[in-house]
Amino acid sequence: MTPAALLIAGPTASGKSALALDLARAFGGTIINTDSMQVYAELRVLTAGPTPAEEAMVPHSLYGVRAPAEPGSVAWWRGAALAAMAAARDAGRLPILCGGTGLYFAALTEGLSPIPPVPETARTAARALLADIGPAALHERLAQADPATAARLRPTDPQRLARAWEVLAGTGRGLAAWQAQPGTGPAPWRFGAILLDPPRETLRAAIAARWAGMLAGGAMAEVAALLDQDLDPSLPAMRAHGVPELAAVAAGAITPEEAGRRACLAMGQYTKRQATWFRHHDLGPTHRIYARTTGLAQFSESRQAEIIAFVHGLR
RNA sequence: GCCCAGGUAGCUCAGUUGGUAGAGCAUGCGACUGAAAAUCGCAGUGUCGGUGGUUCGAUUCCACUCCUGGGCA
Repeated sequence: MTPAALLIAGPTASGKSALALDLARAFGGTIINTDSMQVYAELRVLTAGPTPAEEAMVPHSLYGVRAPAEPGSVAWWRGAALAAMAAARDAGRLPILCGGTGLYFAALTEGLSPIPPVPETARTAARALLADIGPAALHERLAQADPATAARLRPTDPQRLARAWEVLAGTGRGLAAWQAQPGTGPAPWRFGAILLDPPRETLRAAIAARWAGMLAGGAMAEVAALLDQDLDPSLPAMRAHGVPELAAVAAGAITPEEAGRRACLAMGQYTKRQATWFRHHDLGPTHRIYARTTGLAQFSESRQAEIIAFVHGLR
């Protein structure tokens, strides 16, 4: 019988981790990170990753496993997550995938195209070309070399244009051609999801409160340590919410208050994109909770029973 | 008290040689296939500070008035 896994999805600061912790304890689960930023160890505080105490309480996987200098990717994450899920199952534990990165969930529930890894040289070349000629000109070149892919991309979308170019240059085939191929398909698991979708205003308030906690919890030192590594500022880890802002404080460019204002604004905007993603993607049978959560205990007995029953139904 | 500069979208401001207005940001909605906490698309909103005058018509010109900032006293 196909094994089951629980997905806990929702925007940042909606309370996913607290709920995952409670459910992992109730069901004997392993929490598997489904957040593209919590994979970086150096970012524990700023990405609201699990504390050492929480990690001691329940098995956690894929948190803090990459160096900022070596960015992850959906494909890497998918492979690592599948391995972690298999390990959890073999240990008789329920895999609980918890995070806010919609693309990562989709890699599991929908699959990925069979695009081979693109050589690092092609990737840096594509980015250099983009920086050199700009997105509009890159789109024109792509339209010559790979019209099918170019037709699906806007000349204003630098990130996707660079990706399209590196795939073409690095594999000899265009992205559209690859994506027309049968891909991995959905992972051979039965998925069910708990989706947190609190009102935006609630999330903004939680984000502001959490920001204060992050500062008190050493966010500034975390950024200082990152800056010491002298990394390329375009690296994903260097662009995590709060990092550029606190780096600007360290450089004396803005005040801590201004940094907080900007970081919280960016995180609030991010919650919108997450909510949009999750509203329009199917994660399997889904139990929706339209409130921010601090754990199971906040719910009434009957609501708790509902949630427990939902998870039981998956197994 | 006097002089100057301003009061236009949630914010910062542009503009209308008189025909009731527009950018950026914010906000809302959406897209999303290997760096996704990324990247991109679409949309709305206004007693144009108040009152009166001139005018076919005033947010625009005039008078008075209120408010804000700066300077002088």
